[in-house]
Amino acid sequence: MPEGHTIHRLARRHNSLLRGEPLRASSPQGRFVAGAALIDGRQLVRAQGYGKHLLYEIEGALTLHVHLGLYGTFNELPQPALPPVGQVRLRWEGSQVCCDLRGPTVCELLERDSVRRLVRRLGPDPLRRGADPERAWAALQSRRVPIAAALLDQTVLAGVGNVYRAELLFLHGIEPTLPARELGRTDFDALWSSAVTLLRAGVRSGRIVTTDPADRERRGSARPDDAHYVYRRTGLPCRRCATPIQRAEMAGRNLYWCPRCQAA
DNA sequence: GGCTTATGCGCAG
DNA sequence: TGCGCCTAAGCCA
Repeated sequence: MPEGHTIHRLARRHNSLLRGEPLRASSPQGRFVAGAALIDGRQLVRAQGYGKHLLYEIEGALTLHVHLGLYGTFNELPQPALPPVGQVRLRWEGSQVCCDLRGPTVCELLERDSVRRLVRRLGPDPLRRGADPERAWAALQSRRVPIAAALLDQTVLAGVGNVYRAELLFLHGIEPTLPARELGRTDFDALWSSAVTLLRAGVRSGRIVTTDPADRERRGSARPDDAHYVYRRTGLPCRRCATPIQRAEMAGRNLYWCPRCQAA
């Protein structure tokens, strides 16, 4: 479930599991054999999340860059690990744990310059200390695309995905088709601040929950489908006004919104 | 067990 | 704009 919160959670996890000892690296699937050979036997200096990208600084100047895309996952196995089952792109092992990476969009080694270029291309990540919302604000000013499209653009804002975008727009009553450049400064500030809060909560819990705890309590349930206001709730009554939630495709992704709470 | 769907994104055309 | 990646969860039988 890879939006920014998943990535930062993995970075933390891998820092605590894999740092401090030489790691064995291999590519059972065969698509990362040369790369694995280059990092085999080296230590992990630090893992960090940047938007939806995972960057693993390896002892000796190389950085392992992983992007999970839609399908990518890491699995942890205790040592001694059983032989890999299925398509494991990278098996990375310490003495205690083994981490198997499957189905990533990107798994590659980068030199320092390429890492810099990658990071420069990304907008501010609300999960990173010192992230500068002014950069996101400036980027929005120059865009005519709908705000709902701009929020998924990783050069504007890094780490927000399809679930967070739908929920953020709902929480602030913003019409998804509003041109990005017409978003008011007050709404932007509120949006940024919610993004920080919700993504951080996601890192802590490992899932995306945007509904107010008081709301959930009032409905007397902690059903898993209570976690969102609009995402994947097509046709169901809005939790605030009971109007049926709408769905439409925008730039190839499903967009969900409440036509009443998010009217112009 | 099979089928559908998906939280992303680069690329061909 | 549509495809490919090729995993995993949720649903149904």
